[in-house]
Amino acid sequence: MGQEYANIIIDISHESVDRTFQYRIPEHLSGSIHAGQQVYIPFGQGNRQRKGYVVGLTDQAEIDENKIKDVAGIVQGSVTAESQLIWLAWWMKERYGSTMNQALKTVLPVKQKVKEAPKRQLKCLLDQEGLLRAVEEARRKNHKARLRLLEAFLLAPVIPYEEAMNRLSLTAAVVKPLEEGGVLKVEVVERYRNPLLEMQRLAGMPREGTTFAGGGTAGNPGTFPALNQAQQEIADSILRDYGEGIRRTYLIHGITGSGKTEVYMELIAHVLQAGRQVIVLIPEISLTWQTVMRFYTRFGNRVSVMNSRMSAGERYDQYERARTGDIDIIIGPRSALFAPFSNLGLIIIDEEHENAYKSELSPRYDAREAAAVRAEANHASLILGSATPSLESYTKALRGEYGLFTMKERAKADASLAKVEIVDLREELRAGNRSIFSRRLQELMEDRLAKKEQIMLFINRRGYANFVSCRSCGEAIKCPHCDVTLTLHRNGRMMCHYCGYSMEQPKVCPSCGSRYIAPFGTGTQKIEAMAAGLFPDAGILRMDLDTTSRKGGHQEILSAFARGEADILIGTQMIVKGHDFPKVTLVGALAADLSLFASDYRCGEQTFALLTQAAGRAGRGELEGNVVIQTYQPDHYCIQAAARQDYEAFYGQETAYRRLLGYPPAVGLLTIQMACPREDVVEQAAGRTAGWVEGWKAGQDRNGPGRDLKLIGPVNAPVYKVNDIYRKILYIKHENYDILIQIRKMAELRLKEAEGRFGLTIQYDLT
DNA sequence: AGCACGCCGACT
DNA sequence: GTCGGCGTGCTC
Repeated sequence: MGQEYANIIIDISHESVDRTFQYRIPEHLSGSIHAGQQVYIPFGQGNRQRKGYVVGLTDQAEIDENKIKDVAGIVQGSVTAESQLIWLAWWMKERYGSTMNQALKTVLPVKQKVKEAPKRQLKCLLDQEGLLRAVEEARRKNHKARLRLLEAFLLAPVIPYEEAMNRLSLTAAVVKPLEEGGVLKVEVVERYRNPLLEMQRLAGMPREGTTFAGGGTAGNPGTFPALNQAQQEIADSILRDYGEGIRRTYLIHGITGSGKTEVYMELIAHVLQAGRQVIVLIPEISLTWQTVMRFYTRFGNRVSVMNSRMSAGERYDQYERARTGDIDIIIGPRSALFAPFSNLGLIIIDEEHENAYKSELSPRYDAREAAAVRAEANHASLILGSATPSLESYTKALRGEYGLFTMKERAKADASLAKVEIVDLREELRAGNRSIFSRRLQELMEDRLAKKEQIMLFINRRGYANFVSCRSCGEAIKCPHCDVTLTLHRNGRMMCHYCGYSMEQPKVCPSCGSRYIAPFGTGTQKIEAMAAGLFPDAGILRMDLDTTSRKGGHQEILSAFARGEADILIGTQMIVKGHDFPKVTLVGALAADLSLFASDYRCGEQTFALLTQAAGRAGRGELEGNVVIQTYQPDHYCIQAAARQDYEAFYGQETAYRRLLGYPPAVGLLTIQMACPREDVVEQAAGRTAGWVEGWKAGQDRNGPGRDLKLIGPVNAPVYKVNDIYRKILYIKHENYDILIQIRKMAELRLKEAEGRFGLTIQYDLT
């Protein structure tokens, strides 16, 4: 296929040219032009040469062929951050099956007006007298636009550029002659929002004594505590590779409290010294004041922090600082991976096993994969760190694809591992204890409250099973728009956590009219109420969707708890992830099974990770810790392994299980989800796609790739109906990844037409 | 962004 | 008439 044309975005940051233009690829350049390539192109009057970025190749002319000009040449020399990112977008489009447009949007920060932080401003150069004379002259000559500006100068000698353009409705045509005439100057101001101050405010920290202006404390490695032997060995080993020019992926498997962060810091310091930049990805949930503070203390204002609650403008600021070289470390959630560093040396992904690294939006990229690709393209190293590595990563590490390091000891000599106990809830019931707290847990809680130590209680899912059901007919009260039961909140209203629908709790059963309806199950609110009943003098904090929906709600609650303002913290998994509370000596997992039987093949992995993390919360200070895991499945391998904090045992069992049932990483899995407000449409689309895949399989050679393909479904999605939209899923398994990519591409082609016709949407996910 | 085009009031 | 300010539209 002859790819004669290149779609190119011009290197001008202005909305009116923020789209692609087509250029012909001349014979002598064909082959050397690819996505991300920076090229020279003639643009505008007089065919002025400008720089542009190739975002895609095509053989289809979208406009009159005669209007298309030739690409003038290739920009030689250093590869810019933009071209790297555009290339990455192209890779994401191929890998995850999105449009180039969507891929570009995720990779390039939105170029939008940043109102709060003007980048340029107009400064008046005239004194008061001269200005008055100029105003008079403009009035006399009836220069209306000029007059508007000069009068504005009377009020303020400096005017933000955007304001001048919008509010005073001026154009460059007005400003330019005035600038040439020496009336004003266009100044560039670098003023960024400071995310540190924002976090300080949210965490309720004092502002005094924590300013970092003026270079910070970076470049003074002598003042930092030395690494212990385990940490030093890992750092040395990776740095030895780095020094020899070896770039690869490493997995650091280190138990909670083993001090992975110190290793990261050591590596970062060296990479910075070599003049290269660093990206640190952390799951949103562990982006705490403490974490951020450690980075600021060590690297000063060379660090920037991003979080997903930042506005587009705030985030744009941070990307901009990365581009201009104002910072060289960026810490943030998965989107921080796209920081436009041009000389990237290291990417770190902490808590590598977290789900948050997979995007839910198209392109549904996996930040770990994308990071590996970016790292390789930038000649950077990639470090994955976790106490409970994902099966995929650990498998690759065992195979030798990744360098593997293990840290089995806690960094602080006096901090020992917590004592973990499993409580069999069936026994409790037999003994007549119907409370959600087992006898052992109650006993320990009393003890800790008496000692003025802190307690964390967690339940795996928000509002889980806190539904209302009828004792006569057994029906639960469901959301009219989704396939889930409504959750009862303490204010007496019933809420749908999928679509937000809410209603008053009914007095009689909507199905049979019985008056015997009652709440069922256990949610965070109910736990709070019961804990308050048992321990009326204890201070209790609850953290769930209700209490954290405000901006910064997380931080406020966690900080309050860290300051000792409560004895007990109750919440969902969010409370056990990545927070350090030295005074917590008891952690209770109230219903460990809840996440064990979710309809996802990864639920065992998630449960293990969750329980292990929870166990890691207790006893991080000098005080010894206890962990109580309450379960109906005390013999389940996930729970057993978590109680012993034995990752290897869990890994062995879980991989065997995946191999047996044919799940990743044993095989590749392509998931096709179809959704439509019309049930008959999804049904038909899913059925036809399944039929087509079967047909493809049958049409293959007897010994060809079709033989090992397995098709499951179509089945209803775990929650079939959400917001009145029906969802069906097709699973396709194959050991060969490339075959699945091929099938996805074929499916895309076939379904493209049907898509959108009745509001049918299709999502692909390849693991 | 940066340039041309064309409208419109002002002045030799 | 024509000069210059200034708003608009377009660039593959």
